[in-house]
Amino acid sequence: MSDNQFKRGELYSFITGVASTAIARRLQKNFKQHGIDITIEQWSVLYHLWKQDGLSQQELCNATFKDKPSITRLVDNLEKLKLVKRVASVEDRRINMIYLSGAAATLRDQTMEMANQTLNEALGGVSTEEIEMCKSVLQRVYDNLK
Amino acid sequence: MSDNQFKRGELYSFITGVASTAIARRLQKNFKQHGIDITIEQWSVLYHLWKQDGLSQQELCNATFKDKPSITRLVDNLEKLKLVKRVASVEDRRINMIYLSGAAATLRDQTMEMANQTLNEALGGVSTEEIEMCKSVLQRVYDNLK
DNA sequence: TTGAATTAGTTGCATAACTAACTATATGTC
DNA sequence: GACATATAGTTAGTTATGCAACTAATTCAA
Repeated sequence: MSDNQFKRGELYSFITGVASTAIARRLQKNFKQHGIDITIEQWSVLYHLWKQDGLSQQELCNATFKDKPSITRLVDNLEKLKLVKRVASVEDRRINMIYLSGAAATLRDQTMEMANQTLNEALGGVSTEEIEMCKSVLQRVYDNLK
Repeated sequence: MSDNQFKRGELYSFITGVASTAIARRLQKNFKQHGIDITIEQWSVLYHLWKQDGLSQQELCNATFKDKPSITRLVDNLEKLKLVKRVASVEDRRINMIYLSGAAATLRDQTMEMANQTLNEALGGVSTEEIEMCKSVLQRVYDNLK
């Protein structure tokens, strides 16, 4: 086997999640330090509901790029925390519409602020053009494998 | 809260693991289709042992960016699969040196080939300069949070 | 209008992650 | 030499992921 294969392999370390894991860990830590007891995965669901309340679980799957069982269980846990509520759709009873609770509303500004701070820390020394280019590359990678 | 906060938030979807998850899933699928029953996490440990056999668990933590409990269990599972063996160090008995088995050696070329193919699919339409730039950005992000 | 196919969501099982608390060995200092 | 500290690794509990098999509701077509 050629050494070239190993050089290519190094890419995995960076394209495959090292930076993203670091961001997630930092944000999770910030939440905890401020006494906010939700996981970043739960937060990512809330994030999309803050943009638009009353999404179906399937719509949450699409928005978060997670699969159906993952959303089922995240919604389970968010319901236990009384942050969201499942409401069966009237038109199509297969569908659960997910609605935010009042408690979730109060989390919004506080956690958004932390998320922005974390992103600012993460992106220190990275220009807007670099960010855009990175996004474009990662989008192409995602599309290539979709 | 400003809309700007939500715009920044969009970055999470891409910097936070969507592309890397897609690559991991694809590689895992390729393994499975070729009857190779290891997970990509297990593979990532083997990958570093192929580069240098006989690393300690702590060295594997550093190489893979995983924490100690994660490596403990990955090595547990790799040992069950008879792909590696723990050997207590003679000089410092706290340390486990991890050695590849013969079975692991035969996996090397086959899985490396699949990893390269997967990367090629993932990186279709992405230039070498873009890859380098992306790596540099993700490295900076990682260093910012370290 | 009945029966097949599709869609939305759930459940079970295995693997993996993070945190915190733990054991065992080694080191360093008084 | 003995005790404090640091280091390597393990264990336990909770959360999350992927996959496959499942239920229930809806749609489509003969």
